[in-house]
Amino acid sequence: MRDVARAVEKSPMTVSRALRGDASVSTKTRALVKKHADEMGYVYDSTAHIFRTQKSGFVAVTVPSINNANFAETFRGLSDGLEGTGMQLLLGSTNYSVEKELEIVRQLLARNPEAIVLTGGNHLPETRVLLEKAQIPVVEIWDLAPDPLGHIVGFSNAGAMSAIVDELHKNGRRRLAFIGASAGSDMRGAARRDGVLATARDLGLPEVFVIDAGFAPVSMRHGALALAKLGQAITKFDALVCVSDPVAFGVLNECRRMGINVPQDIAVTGFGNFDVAMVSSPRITTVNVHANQIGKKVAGVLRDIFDGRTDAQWIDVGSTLVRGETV
Amino acid sequence: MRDVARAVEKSPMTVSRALRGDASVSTKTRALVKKHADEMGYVYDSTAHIFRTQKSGFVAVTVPSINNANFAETFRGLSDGLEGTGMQLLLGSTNYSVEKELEIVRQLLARNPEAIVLTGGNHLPETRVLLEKAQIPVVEIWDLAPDPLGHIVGFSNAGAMSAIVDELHKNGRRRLAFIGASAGSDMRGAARRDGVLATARDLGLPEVFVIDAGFAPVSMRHGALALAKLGQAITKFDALVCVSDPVAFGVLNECRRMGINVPQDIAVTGFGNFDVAMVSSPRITTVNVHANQIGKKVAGVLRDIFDGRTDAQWIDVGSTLVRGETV
DNA sequence: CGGTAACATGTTATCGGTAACAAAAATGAT
DNA sequence: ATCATTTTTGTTACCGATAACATGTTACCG
Repeated sequence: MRDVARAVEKSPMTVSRALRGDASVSTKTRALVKKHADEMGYVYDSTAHIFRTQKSGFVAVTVPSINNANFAETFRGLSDGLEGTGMQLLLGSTNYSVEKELEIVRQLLARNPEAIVLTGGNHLPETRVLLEKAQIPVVEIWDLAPDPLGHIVGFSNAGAMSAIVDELHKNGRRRLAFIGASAGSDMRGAARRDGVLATARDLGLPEVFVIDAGFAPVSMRHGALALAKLGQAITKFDALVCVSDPVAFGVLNECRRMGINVPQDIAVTGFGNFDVAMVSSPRITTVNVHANQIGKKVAGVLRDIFDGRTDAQWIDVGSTLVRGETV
Repeated sequence: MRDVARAVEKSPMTVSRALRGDASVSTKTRALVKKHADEMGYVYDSTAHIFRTQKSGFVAVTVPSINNANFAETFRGLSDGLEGTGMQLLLGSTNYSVEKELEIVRQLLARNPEAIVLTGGNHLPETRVLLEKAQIPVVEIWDLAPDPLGHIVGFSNAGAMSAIVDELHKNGRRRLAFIGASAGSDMRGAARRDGVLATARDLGLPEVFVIDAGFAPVSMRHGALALAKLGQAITKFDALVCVSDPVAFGVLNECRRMGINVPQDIAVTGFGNFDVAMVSSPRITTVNVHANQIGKKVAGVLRDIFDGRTDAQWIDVGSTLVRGETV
């Protein structure tokens, strides 16, 4: 900055003001400063800025897995929504484990973020203590946590599944199986399972059979394998409710391999409205949970907070049934 | 720190050393300092540390899109490989645009990363200047850039496509079409296209027809749409070479819709060995480019650099043909 | 044309650690 | 006891941006 100041024959203070867009700098000077700064390859040192102002400009974010189109979409929505605020996202991946989450949260907090966004509302007690101690706004997403640490932007996983089960019921399906991750490894998945079980019970359907597809993250492969393992027992069911679209897709393809027709012989449903649901043939009936919208809303909440509106927000973005050709 | 120093009647410097575990501090003093620091609720200011030492503990990473299983996989490999070094990854997404890349690189450099990893070797001149000025190690990945800025960990996109075209040729396919992103929007995709064209020429095949599936990132939907638009013209070809597995998957499903049998009527190939290639039915013939391996290798290069081995490394991780059922 | 308001720029001190160097205190060998 | 050596502690300057305050410059008024 000193060098740029020398080049334009002004003080470093003026350069600082010009680059920050302070109104008190003349248009001419600002243009000159910007031009020279550019030419000289000047790079703003935000560490110095953080140090001086004691504001890090970081928002920390945890996701269970970066390799997931929906979480990536939320991250993108958040990233886009925060553009222009000068905030930068610090991403940490928890691999669907609360222990790993604790570690990640500790690492993230060491960078003094100004807010933290957590995917999911299930945390270790130590994590909760850390977060409370940190004295920064906390936003929990992708869930409607019963005991929020701060703000909430999400949807009801159980409620979304209700819509699916309703749809199956309306189409005459009665013998349901749910395919998801092993108990304990994915809290949102568990909420979905519980939603299926409860709705089926409410509708007077027989007990839903639960199929374990392995530890989270469960993907296409897991769906296919779980079904293959089931073998001929599959004929006991007339609907396979899957914890996510990729799983449903794996299931769908395994059905094809086994010579089982979807939806004539059996219905298959997904969750999340991933690309694969729409492109697959037949298209998979699923639920859109507005992943991008969640990110956008979180950005809104954060902007409010940074503007001084710090009252706790609780936003339910809801979910929408997407009818495909598998029910 | 000053306050703690006053409390133990030592200089701030001694306190700093004591807390960092510097060996030159007597055991007695260290214990005293730690006790007082604890009691006084002293909190270490890592920003000041970064500011003074100019070491941020950050490694910056750019990817074209976070919503891409392969890049996510590389990111994970890198993340895992860097565990224990205390380094944290700062991620930026360029949306397949060199202009956006410039902006992102500027933002990332402002955080004083200790190294930067760029996906792809194509950059604006301004970006190159910035990177050179930054005086930090640069690693370019997912490509074998002809004029590297520093280190390289990648594979030959053209070479990988050669293997695909060879395989098609061996199976008697002669009339090829290539389906990829619009010119200029994806450099790695363009390299793949060129690889296809060149290899076809070398093998004496007729000119390869190039189908534009729209701007990057092209996905399942784009593949399906491109094919739908092509309509009956498709019968002119006996092989559809796709720029990626998701595109190939979209194409495959559109074929099914159109009543075209794969591979009897036409061959379809992908790129990247995504999950979808293996789970799809029929399985898609593709190329494994070892995305995770790239991340791991990059971590290795960075560890070497941080250990003082700064000589430029050039690592070709190669690629492996994966035979499916679509050729 | 003098005076004042509005605008543009400059000066100084500072955020909290720590590298580099300097010096004092303890230890040990002769 | 003396000096060399090692151990422990202290001093100074600085990383780069910016808040707060001070000063210079222009525009416009009666």
